[in-house]
Amino acid sequence: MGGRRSEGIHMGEEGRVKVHGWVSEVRDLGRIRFVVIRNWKEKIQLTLKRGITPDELFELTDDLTQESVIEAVGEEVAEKKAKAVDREIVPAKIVVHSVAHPKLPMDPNWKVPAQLPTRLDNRPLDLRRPEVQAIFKIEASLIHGMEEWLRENGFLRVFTPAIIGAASESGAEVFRVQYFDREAYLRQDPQLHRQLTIIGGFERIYDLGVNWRAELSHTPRHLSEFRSIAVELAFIENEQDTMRVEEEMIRAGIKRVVEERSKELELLNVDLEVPKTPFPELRFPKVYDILEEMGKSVEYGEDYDTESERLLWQYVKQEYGADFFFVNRFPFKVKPFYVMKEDETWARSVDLLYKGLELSSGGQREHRYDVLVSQIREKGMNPKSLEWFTKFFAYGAPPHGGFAVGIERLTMKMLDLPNIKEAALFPRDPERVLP
RNA sequence: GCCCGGGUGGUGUAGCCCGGUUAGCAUAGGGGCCUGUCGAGCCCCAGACCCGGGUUCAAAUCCCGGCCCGGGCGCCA
Repeated sequence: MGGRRSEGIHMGEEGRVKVHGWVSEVRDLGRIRFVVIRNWKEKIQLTLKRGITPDELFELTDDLTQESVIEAVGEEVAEKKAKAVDREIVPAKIVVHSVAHPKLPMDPNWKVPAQLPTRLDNRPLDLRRPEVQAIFKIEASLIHGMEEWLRENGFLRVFTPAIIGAASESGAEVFRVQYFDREAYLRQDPQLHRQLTIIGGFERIYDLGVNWRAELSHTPRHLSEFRSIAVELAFIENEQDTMRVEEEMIRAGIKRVVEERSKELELLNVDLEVPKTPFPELRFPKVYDILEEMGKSVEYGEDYDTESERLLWQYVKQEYGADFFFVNRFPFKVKPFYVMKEDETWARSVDLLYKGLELSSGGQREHRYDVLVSQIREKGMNPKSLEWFTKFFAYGAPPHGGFAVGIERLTMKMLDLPNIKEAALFPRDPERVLP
């Protein structure tokens, strides 16, 4: 390990280029030596020739190991002979910043692929792989595109709290945290504070942030910590207004990915198309009939399961050629207290599914104080415990709605990744909190 | 949480059913040869059966328990 101190490199003569990176390979042929380095933009080959290159550069690179970090200054070869790299350079000076331990816990050059747990145990080395970096470059473009659309359409970015004093929201298990001398919780969703911000007079907002779920889920599509882009808007007619925002936001995100990440998509072998809007919408109770026709029986008035989600995708794929689709008018009994009812049984509650996986929940919220409190009672909850939230609805609340899209899930499905952990830099699951 | 499958050098695997040579291969590592390699090549070296118990003359292999990992379901986005 350790490194060699140096004064760094200063550009001297004209026509010289300065490069840096992690050593991907040293190929020593005796009187010629190739050092291939990689950084997050390109691969570069340094070519050292005995008799031409100063001997000190050979000495310096004698015990250069894979994944060591170097900088070099040299002459770029105009017509490079090296095939598998972007540039070829004849170095005049090399600085070794850090010599990597010769025995690596995994191979970032992927000659021998490692399994996911090994990769995650050694994530910083895994992240050096161009294929892995591509995922996060794409994810960044996706978020950029979605945020850009939201800003252009009058949405303001806000930050709602991550630590909350009362467990509530969805039915998901919460992480408890010691908050001075009492107990508090990590948010499962920025939902309730988004609504309170709307009541605070901010008519179009979004919160891009972290959510935590303490569920013991062992699946390729769950994380204990995940990020969402959560949107809320006021003065809507009905849930359709939230759906139009959601589909255009997603469309804009994917459009940006397609426009500026073609190289990364190619590297991942993904053929991505910008989805057409509006997305198809399926509604309860018709969903039961569709499932029935596909040989799946779900009891009337009940929620559907994971298999149903995949069957419904198959259905919309056939009928509309779509991968994104909404499911609307869920039974009120399977949704949280704050959703707006359409009638006694069904709610203006909308899920967005992508390739058979739930990406978001949303729809119109109940803004009428009396109705909200009666719905809390209907759910068998104590209105007192939610007073911190509901009382502000008594002082003027506009009709509003929104949704929260899981970012890792969207990335995972967009790139057909086999596991959601691939879409998180340092994923957290029930077993893993390190590194 | 329930069910199923798996744990062999640093990494990735073969062997396990049907118990018995020195546990095979690839890659990374160490040494050597080579002036255009590009998954460089060739020669040599070193390196492993998850833990505990049981069955047996003999266990990587069969049985039991534990730990860890993956998948399906549930929970959930």
